[in-house]
Amino acid sequence: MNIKNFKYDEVGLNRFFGPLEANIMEYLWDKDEQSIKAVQQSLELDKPINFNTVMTVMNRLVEKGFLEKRSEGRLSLFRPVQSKEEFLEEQSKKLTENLLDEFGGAVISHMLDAMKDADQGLIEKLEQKIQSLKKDKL
Amino acid sequence: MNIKNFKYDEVGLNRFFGPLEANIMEYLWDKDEQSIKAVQQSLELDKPINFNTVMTVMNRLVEKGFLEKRSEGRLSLFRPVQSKEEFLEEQSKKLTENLLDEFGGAVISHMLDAMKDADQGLIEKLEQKIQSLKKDKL
DNA sequence: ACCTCCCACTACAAATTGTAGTGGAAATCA
DNA sequence: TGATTTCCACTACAATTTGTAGTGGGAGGT
Repeated sequence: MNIKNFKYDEVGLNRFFGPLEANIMEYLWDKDEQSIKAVQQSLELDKPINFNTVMTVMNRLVEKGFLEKRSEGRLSLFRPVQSKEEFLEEQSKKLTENLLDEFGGAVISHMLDAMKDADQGLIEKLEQKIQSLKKDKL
Repeated sequence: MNIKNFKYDEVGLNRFFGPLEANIMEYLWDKDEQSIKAVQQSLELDKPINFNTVMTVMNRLVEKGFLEKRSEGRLSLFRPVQSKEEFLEEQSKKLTENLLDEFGGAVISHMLDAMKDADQGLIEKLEQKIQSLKKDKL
């Protein structure tokens, strides 16, 4: 259940997974528990994809701890161990901590630089967070 | 010259490079322009390492744009394209931007959480930075 | 002419991810 | 019941990345 890499040049789930893996996770996060067939058929709508290919990758996602597998008779059902929200929360937290550990203050500066052109709301939020932090400190 | 992955479970340069690559970059950042032989001999102090192995990896670092190669007669000299500081600055910036793009406000929260136990001064600094940002916005 | 040093070229191995064939066992159908 | 379809396990292969190293050629010294 441990992501190893954060990919600079991808977006969304593709930053954490391979493209097929990402599509599978996305689908299961949307639909919860599903059979291989259901996943394959859904992916098939986009482009042809072999049943066995989907099965292999889903089983690998089980091995890696991202999916849970359950047998219902001869049918195998798969579902995500975490919700998408939990997953993204965990990853963003780990990455933030990693970044702060590794680069400390530089990250803060970069963050503020990036925010300057961006979201006013974010700055407000940040300010409030800081206020509550300061209260906690007292 | 583009790093692809940021590795969660490594530290320092090993987050961006393979272990041998990282050792080579580290050495060249310390010693600037050097021959393969020099690099190999230095790495050899730690553990046996084949000359050709070092050469191959150094040439790959050139292909990837992290090193520059220069010929002096029959000798090849290698040196980093960026300073270590420039490199780390660029990476931490890219990562921070990526993170903010991808996760927005969640990153801020995580960052403040992580900082809570840490530096009070940092929080002050952050607050001031925010104040000046807010003024700029008006 | 020989030997040594340096490099180019080539190849292989492990890991990761996508791909898909073969075959077996279970369910369905004729 | 026998044939066919469905689903899965097992296996294998390809490309990529990174580390590893052999072979051989050319340049320079002795």
